[in-house]
Amino acid sequence: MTAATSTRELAHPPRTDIRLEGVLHALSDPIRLRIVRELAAADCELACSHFGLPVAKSTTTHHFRVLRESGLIRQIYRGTAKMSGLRKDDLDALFPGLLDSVLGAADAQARRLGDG
Amino acid sequence: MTAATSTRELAHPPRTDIRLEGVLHALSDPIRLRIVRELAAADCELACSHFGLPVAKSTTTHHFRVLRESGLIRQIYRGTAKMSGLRKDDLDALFPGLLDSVLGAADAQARRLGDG
DNA sequence: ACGGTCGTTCGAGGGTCATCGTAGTTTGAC
DNA sequence: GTCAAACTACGATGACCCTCGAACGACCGT
Repeated sequence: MTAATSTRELAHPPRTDIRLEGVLHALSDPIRLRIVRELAAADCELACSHFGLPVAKSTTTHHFRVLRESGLIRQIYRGTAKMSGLRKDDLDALFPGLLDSVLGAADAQARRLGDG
Repeated sequence: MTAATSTRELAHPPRTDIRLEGVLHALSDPIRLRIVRELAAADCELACSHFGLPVAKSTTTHHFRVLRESGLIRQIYRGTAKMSGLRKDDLDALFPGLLDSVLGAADAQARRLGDG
């Protein structure tokens, strides 16, 4: 309210704090996996509201926070929107090939179960 | 006891029932990830008791069941011992490269955190 | 038959998690 | 200044999960 100022900063774990177990747990929820897939497909930052998730807004906030705190995504405020993007650089450096494998597996499963 | 006989059968999900979310969830627990890593390193079937896990026996049973029901491992009784082995064939067919990526990531993290 | 080893089952406790509704905050536009 | 839009914070609820101890069942020796 006073000077402190227009920067609403969000806490992100540094690269060295990202833990494999946390990443896997974050990806093990269907809604979060879907978010990550759309983020990877878009290959740019997306606003939370453009995902059309089948849950309440407060639940959406929760899932994005889990993704951010596990190190999977980076988030910044741009006006009233909160933009999210994959931390592909950090993840590839820590766990080479992991993200692509999971995304490929998700695609394969979606194809197999007959659903985009 | 009678004729029925030495077959104590264990229920395994068929390949087509294995779900990526379930696999990732199973791998997101430190103890289960450790089991999978040792299984991959051994490249053969191992008895539950040869893992020296830092939990009670009933907890060990629980973790092996989660791994089996998620489709990650195959288990058979051999005498009093229960042997476990990775379902590498099924996993590679469903999710090519996923298992190797996760194992590689686990190795990288173990190396980085200074621990075998 | 007996004892020991290996693993299971059951119930319970404690924790985390996904979900929601409501109320509130920040921001951009009029 | 006011208003709507985007997101957050808070409390609550119900589910799931990791853990354990104690009692039981299956198997292999002797």
